Amino acid sequence: MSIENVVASASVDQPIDLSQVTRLFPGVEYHPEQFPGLVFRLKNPKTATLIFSSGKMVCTGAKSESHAIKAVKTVVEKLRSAGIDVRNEPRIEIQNIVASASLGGRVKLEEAAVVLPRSMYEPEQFPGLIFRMDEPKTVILLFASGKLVCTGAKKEEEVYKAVEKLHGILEENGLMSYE
Amino acid sequence: RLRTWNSRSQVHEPVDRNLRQAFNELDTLADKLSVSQTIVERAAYVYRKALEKGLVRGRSISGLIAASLYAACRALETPRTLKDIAEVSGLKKKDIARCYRLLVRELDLRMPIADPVKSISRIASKAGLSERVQRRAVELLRRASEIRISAGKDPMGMAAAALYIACVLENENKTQKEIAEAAGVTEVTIRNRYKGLKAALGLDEALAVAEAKRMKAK
DNA sequence: AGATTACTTTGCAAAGC
DNA sequence: GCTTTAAAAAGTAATCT
Repeated sequence: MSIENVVASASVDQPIDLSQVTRLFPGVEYHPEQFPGLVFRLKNPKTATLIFSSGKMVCTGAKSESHAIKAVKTVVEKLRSAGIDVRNEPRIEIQNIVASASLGGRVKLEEAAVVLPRSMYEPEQFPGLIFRMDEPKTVILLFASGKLVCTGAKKEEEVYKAVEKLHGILEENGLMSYE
Repeated sequence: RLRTWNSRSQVHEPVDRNLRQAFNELDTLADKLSVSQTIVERAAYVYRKALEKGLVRGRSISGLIAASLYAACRALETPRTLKDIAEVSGLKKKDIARCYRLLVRELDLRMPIADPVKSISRIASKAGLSERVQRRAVELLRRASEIRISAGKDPMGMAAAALYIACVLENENKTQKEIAEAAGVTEVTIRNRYKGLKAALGLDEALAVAEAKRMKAK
């Protein structure tokens, strides 16, 4: 199983002059008519951080919680070394974790769609079955190959629990076939 | 068609105003799609439920009506695709699909899984295919569902490929392009499903012989 | 007929229309 | 509701060689 993307929100509780950031960093993207956030890309960790004039930020693309935190801190350091006084350390919160995994066998998708409550399977619209799990509160996109995408978790632990729980449900109902 | 429902509505309630506009749009779409009165009534029922649950607030009536009609077609297993409804409504397929998923989620609609077999006769009549070819295609699809090779694939793509294979096996000369157009999928999709069905159903020899015969005739 | 690129779905925050 | 960002799954589609 691997974590593919982590979304984190952050705030330095202090306004930031985005025009100044644009002047100091020629590589950033900022089109206020289109979107109020400035896009600040980092090579490592490879991420994209949206910076708003309120001092709030959104970091996406990290491969782990720690990488997301490291990325936000790096962005703040870069702003400081370029001459922008950012007094506070950023308050960082993980908002969403996207992971992919494989159950190791094929899934009987049509049968699973009948058995799993609150699931949607519409192959005309998307090849995966969409399963909304209550606890942990996550959404899993399940494919016939046994591979899946889990999203909506705020802790890495929730991803493991959700995937194990789904695997258990599928096993109990004879919806898996190995080899 | 829904005149009776409309006349039953009282002018003063805004809910009735909404319903009248909605049902007028529903009638227009239903006529263009040539669906039965039963479908229209089911769609109207779904839309009323959506209104009661407040799902119409802040959303376009047209999108929800189109989605209700699609839901009714799906519920009664009448083959109409999102693409069909997008064409007659002038709305984007993506928007109708989003409204449809909202309806299914919020109203807890239990939808039957889309069955490619139900689309066979509609595609066949558009492409002008024989009854024999249709029966062959249905049998191929039945075998395909038993071994679960249809999982995750577009039902229309499966149906179109099954019809194409049936044409080859029954020596009915129809091109992939003609069947692709009738089904609303691309030739590439038919080719991909063709490969999958051929391999999974062990049709290699039968198709090789039939294809050779086809080349000779041409 | 491939190969490539792009789009479908899911989750989430940010500020403003 | 929309706008932007990121990433995976597997399917379909458009375009180019």
